[in-house]
Amino acid sequence: MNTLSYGLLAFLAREPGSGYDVMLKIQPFWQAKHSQIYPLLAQMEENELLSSHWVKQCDKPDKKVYSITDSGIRKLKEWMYKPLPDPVTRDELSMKTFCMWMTDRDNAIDIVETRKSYFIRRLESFQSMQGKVTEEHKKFGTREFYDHLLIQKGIFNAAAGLEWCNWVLGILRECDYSEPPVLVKPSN
Amino acid sequence: MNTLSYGLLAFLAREPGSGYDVMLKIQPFWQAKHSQIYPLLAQMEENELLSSHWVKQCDKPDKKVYSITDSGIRKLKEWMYKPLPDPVTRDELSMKTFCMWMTDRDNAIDIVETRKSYFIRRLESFQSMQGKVTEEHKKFGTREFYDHLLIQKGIFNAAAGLEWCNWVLGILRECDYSEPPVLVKPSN
DNA sequence: CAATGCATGTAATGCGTTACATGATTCC
DNA sequence: GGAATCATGTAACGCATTACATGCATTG
Repeated sequence: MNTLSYGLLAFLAREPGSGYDVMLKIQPFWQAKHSQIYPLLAQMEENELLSSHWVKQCDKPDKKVYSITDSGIRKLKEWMYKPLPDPVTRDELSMKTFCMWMTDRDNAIDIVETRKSYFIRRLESFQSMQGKVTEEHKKFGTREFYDHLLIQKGIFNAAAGLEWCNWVLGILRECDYSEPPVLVKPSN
Repeated sequence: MNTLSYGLLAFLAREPGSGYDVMLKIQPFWQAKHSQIYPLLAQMEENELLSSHWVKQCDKPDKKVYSITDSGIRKLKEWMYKPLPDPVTRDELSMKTFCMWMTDRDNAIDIVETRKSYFIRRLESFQSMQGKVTEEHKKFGTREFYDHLLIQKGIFNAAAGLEWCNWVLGILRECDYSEPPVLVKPSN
C-alpha cells in the first residue's frame, strides 16, 4: 500500500466508481496514469479492501465499478494516524531559472510565459470546482467541506506560482537585457 | 539525459564541485539522493560533458571535483530551448485532507501542524539563502541574480503553503468538531 | 565511545511513464 | 473517414528510494 493506493481508497470511500472515474477525480491532486491505477485497484480487490461489479451502460462501454469494503475503511482510518511525509515537487522550471543567465531574453520570457499559462489554466479549473461547492458546505461539518479545503490548497498554490511568474516577467521586461553574458568558463 | 542531469550540469556551470557539493546545493530545489547523483555524474563524464580530478583535503576525505566542459555548456544551452514540462507534485497531505472527515479533530490538527512546521523550516532556510544574496545582485544582469529569482520561487511557494495551513488550523480550532461523522457506507 | 558530517560508491526494490493493445460510440 | 472520449488492461523501461558497504575526522 503506497500513497496512491490510499488516495484511490479515499475517493472510493466517498462514492463507488470505476477506475476511469477515480482517475479523472484524482488527477488534479495526484498525477497518475490509468496504467498505474488499474493494477492497484485489482490488487486492492484481491486484498479485500475493495469489491467490484460490472455495470452495463448504453452508448458507452461497460464499466467495472469498485466500492470500498469495511476492511478498506478501517485501513484508511489507520493510515490517517501514520506520519505525514514531506511533499515532493519536481519542477524543471527551477533548474531552468538557475540557467537563465546563459540564454537570451526572449527565450527566458518564453519559458516563464509557458508556466504562467499553465497556472492560469489550473487556477481556472480549481475555481470552477470551487463553484460547485455549495455555500453551506463551505461552513463545516460535512464531507464536502474537505473538498473545499483541498480545492483551496490547489488555489493557494497556483496563485502563488502565478504571482511569481508575473513578478519575474515584470523584471525581465523592464530591464535592458544585454546579450547573454560572455561565457567565462569557471576556472578550477 | 533527464532533468536531474541537466540540473547537475547547471550547478556545475556556475562553479566546479564534488558530487557531495552539488547534492547539497540542488536538494532544496530538486530532491535527489547521492545514490542517484553519483552514477549520473560518472555517466556525464563518460559522455564528456564533465571532467574530473581528485582533490586532496586535510582533515576531510579526498574528493572528486567535477568541472563542466565546453560540450557540457553547449548541451545546457540547447536544453534551454526545449519545451518546459509541467511541474509534478506528490503530496500525501492532499490525500489526507480529503479523508479528514473520517478522523478526529486532534488528529486533523496534528497533521496540518506537521506540515506547518515543515513550511516554517523551509521558509527560514530560503530566507537565510536570500540573506546571502547582496543587494547589487538583486538588481539584474549577473548570474547571481537568477539565484535570487530561484530563492524567491521557493519563498513564494512555502509562504503560500504556510498560509493555507494557518487558514485550515483557524477553521479546525474555532469550529466545534463533533465526533467523526457516523460512517455511512456509500450505497451502490 | 557514540553520533554526526564528509565523502564515494553499488544493488535491490518500488514507483511512474511510455508504449502496446483493443474496441465501442460520438462528433465534425 | 478521422479524431476524440469512454473504457480496460499489460509490458517495457526509466527514474527514485532504501539498503548495503566503507572509512576517516570531529564533537559531545
